[in-house]
Amino acid sequence: MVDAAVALIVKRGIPGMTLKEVGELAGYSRAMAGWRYGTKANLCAFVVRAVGEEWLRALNEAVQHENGLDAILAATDAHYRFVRDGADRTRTFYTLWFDFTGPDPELRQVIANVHERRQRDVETWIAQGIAAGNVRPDAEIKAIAAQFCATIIGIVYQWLVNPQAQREIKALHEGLKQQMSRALARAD
Amino acid sequence: MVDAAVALIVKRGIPGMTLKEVGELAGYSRAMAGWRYGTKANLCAFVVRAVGEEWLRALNEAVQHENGLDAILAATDAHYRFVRDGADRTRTFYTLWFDFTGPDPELRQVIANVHERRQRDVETWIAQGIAAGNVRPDAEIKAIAAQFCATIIGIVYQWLVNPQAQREIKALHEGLKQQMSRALARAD
DNA sequence: CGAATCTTTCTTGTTGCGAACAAGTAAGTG
DNA sequence: CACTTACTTGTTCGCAACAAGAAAGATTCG
Repeated sequence: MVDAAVALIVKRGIPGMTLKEVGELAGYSRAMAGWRYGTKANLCAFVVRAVGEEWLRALNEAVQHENGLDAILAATDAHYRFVRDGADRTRTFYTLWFDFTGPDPELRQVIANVHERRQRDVETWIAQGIAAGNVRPDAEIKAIAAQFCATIIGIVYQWLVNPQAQREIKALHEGLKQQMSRALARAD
Repeated sequence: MVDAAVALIVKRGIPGMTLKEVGELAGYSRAMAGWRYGTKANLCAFVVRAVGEEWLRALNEAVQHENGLDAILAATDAHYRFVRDGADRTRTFYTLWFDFTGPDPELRQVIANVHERRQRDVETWIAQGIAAGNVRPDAEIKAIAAQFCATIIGIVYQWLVNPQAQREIKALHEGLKQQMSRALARAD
């Protein structure tokens, strides 16, 4: 069912993903998806959560026991791979992600949660790096973490608009790594 | 008509903006907006172009004869003011902006153009800064310009999701200025 | 100068489609 | 044999899109 939704969203966008077609593509009747998820928004939220879980697993895998700048660099690389390898699912994830900016407070909460969590992870890495002594001690933790998350979003946006430019997406991830290195490296 | 569309999109999001209500809110009949713009997508594109023009004027005003890092700092400040002062119009502009990531190639082109133009402007400023000697000569023009644009998008996204956090939006703009200073300042 | 036609601007009428819901049916389960 | 679970067909409502008209100028021609 999630696969059907992903396929349709990638192909025709969110308005082009009709509950009718999702049901039929999954081998059921026209009203199946509507019955199981209640509303279209619910189905969308479900898809976001499903792919979000995948991402969290991939992220944990990648970062493991790293901390400080190394953790951030590893996370950035993992994100690039997430975009490159799971193109359809990742694209759907972020397409919905951007769509949830609307006025529906429930959907907004879904992303607000993921977003908050992301940012806290980054803050933790930086703090650990300071404690371990491999990040400059006067780094402004919250500001730098927010900057990191904002740039990731911006990069993803570029990819959504222009999926062909894989080379550029790679370059943007590399640029972000450089930027974080500059911001966190010890002065000595 | 544009005002009516803006008001409805801010209040109820893009799906909540119906052609019927736009027409009626503007003092006409239910089918007026549909007749004048043909399709809903056309009306949206029109709104984006209208607000986009306003932004370009504000940007030119702000940057004037600056170049190099100063131009980028001035543009960042102008962008913050654009968000702060023209909240409704700016919010609608970016809401549509993010929505145009869908598969419709025509709408995609609208933003691709604005985006391209933005990035070229930034590249020009950096190149002028190098020529004038107030930017480090080995700066990677394209990479830094792309990074700048990506971060702006990311900041806007945060604002769309969480409009209350004006303080944070301000901080993100300041952080971006700092980041650009680090990337462009001469080593000496 | 004035009547007839043409054009622009907006209105009401209609169709098709999708979301959402209601009521049913056919499986399995205790 | 009741009872739940998983799914289907049937229906309603709202919106986008289009079609066909009406009203109010503007233009042309006797």
